Amino acid sequence: MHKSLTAVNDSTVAGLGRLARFFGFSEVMGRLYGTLLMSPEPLSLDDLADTLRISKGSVSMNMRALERWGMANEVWMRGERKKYYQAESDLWQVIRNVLDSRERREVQVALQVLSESVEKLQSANEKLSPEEQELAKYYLERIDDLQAFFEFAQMALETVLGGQETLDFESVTKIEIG
Amino acid sequence: MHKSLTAVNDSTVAGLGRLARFFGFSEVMGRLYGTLLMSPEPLSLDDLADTLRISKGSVSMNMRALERWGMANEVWMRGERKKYYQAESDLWQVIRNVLDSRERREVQVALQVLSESVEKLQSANEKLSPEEQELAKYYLERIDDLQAFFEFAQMALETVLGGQETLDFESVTKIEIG
DNA sequence: AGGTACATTCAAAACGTTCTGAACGCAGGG
DNA sequence: CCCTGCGTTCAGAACGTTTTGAATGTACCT
Repeated sequence: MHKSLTAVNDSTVAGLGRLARFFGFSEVMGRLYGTLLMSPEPLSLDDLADTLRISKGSVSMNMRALERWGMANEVWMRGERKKYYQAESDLWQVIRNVLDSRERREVQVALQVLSESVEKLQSANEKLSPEEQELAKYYLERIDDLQAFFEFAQMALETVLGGQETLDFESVTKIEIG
Repeated sequence: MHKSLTAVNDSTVAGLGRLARFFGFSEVMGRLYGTLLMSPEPLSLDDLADTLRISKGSVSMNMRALERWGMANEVWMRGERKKYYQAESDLWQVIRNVLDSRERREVQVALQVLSESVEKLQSANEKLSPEEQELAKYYLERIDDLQAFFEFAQMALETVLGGQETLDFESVTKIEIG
């Protein structure tokens, strides 16, 4: 195969490994995803282990993780006993899967904890000494900032997630904050 | 100190530790930031090491990191030889620092690599066999998707970064994609 | 200059995460 | 009913990251 093709494949796979790390996944997951994405044909576990020079055990576990995240799908090849996988090539779908099942929860938990804190401070207020009341007031200000931040994050997430069913990268022309 | 105050402090510090991890920083950085944020008074390295039960060495290094990220500032206390720190409490400022000096670069590098890949494929095209040309075409499609994704990310970043000087969480009322 | 109080550095240790490879399980074929 | 080919599992190894604490650096005071 011509070296330009190999080079492009390699840098894309490496880049997706980076991206995976960045999003808190293992690098191997990203590389597996990249390898599948750059293959017109579905690949078997052995193909993947071979290409990336990693153990079959690792491929097996990481592929199941990719499947759970909706980043790869199993493909049944008739007459074959092997499992074949292909990458979910709709990147929007991938992003939505991740944002929806991970970031969303994270933000909701944070907001939950923060509002519990507010309640705790308010209901304790009468039992506090004057200095403690001052500190409580200070805490409430800080918590307010944090709440505003997480509410912003929540809104941004829900804009991406909740909106259009088939949101298309190409059609996105502006994001407006005001 | 009343237990409600302690509880709120602890869960906020823990939460900011989580958040830090999430953003790819060390958990200790997040906890240090949280501890400072929840303290009306600036704190010394010893105060911090004491409060979080970690070594002074770790506090020293992590605080310098926080400083570099613009998440904490040194405060000169007259008559004191110790270094005192306070958290940068403008969360927007913190977010902007991080997005600007880290995510931005990340996205730019990715776009750079992708467009180099496109060039490589285009200039190699005439030297490729018919099958290789087909693969190259396939690669270009995949790369196109990735480019669209990173361009979207770039745009989103620049909307947050480039816009208002003093963007205020409270005033953010809508993000529109269309 | 010596002493004190602090901050910083860094090698070694502790720790957590990821990978490997051998063992196992399972299904289909002969 | 055993054999073969494949996928899965998991204990231990390898690896990377973070923490510690002792050594070192630095500034101020007397």
